[in-house]
Amino acid sequence: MPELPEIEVIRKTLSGHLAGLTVSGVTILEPFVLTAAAKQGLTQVIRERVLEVNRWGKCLIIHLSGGKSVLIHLRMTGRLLWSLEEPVTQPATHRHVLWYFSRGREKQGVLTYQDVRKFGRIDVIRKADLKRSEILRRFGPDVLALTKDEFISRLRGKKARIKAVLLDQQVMAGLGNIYADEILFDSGIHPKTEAAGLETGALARLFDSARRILNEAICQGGSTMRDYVHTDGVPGSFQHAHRVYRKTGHACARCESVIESGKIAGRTSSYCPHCQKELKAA
DNA sequence: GTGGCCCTGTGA
DNA sequence: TCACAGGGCCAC
Repeated sequence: MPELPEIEVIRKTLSGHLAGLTVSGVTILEPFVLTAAAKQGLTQVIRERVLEVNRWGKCLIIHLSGGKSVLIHLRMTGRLLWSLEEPVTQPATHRHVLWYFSRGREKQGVLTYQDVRKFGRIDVIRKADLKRSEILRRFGPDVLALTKDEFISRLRGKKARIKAVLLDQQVMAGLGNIYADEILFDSGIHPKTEAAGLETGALARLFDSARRILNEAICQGGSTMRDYVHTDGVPGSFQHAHRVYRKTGHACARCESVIESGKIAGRTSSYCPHCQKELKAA
């Protein structure tokens, strides 16, 4: 469900809540969402202190004082919710893991991992081995960490259609279906265009659109379609700024053509047939 | 490359 | 009842 902007918003709020706190307990209700390493290691981080909360693509990484890190990928419907008390009173469906945090002996709150579809994954690994994690091992660099030149060189010459390339986390990590469509619209590139056919100018435009849209979405708290909420339960508002995602049949905000859609790389892609021209290789 | 699969819920 | 959903992996 959540893509880079939503994960970044969660990272920021989580960082504010957890930095400096100590893990005082862990309750595992549904081991299905844990990697083999996490089944062993998740309860071994008790008494460790949170140093930092990072993000790599759509993966959250909580670094702990003992040298281990907890990695959380929410996939489609995962949620991380922070509450001051054990959340027994609220509807408690699909809760899979609970972490209890304290400062000294004083209880500070509970972090709950909730996931309707159970596609999400939680891993525990030594920080030094992070890149070997089941979750991260195939990830390329984070899209917001790339310079324009790096971004261009990673896309240049790829045979696949640009939409598929943007969704490929090995090429760069962080983009998903919503933002890939919005970024392609913003840069006027048709999702079916072969990446190799895009000239440097078009790739540079794509880079600028990506940074602008991702940063704007972060500022607006991300996009809430149905499941996503912040760690504090607040929805995002960037969905109101969507131009093509799930706008099939609507008028394009720029030219009033009818937004079309089709399957690319197994995902529904929406685009404006007039604003987004399919560029052929020269 | 595409399609199926992992899951559950929702809306047409 | 069926298609589809912010993801990603695996086999063909």
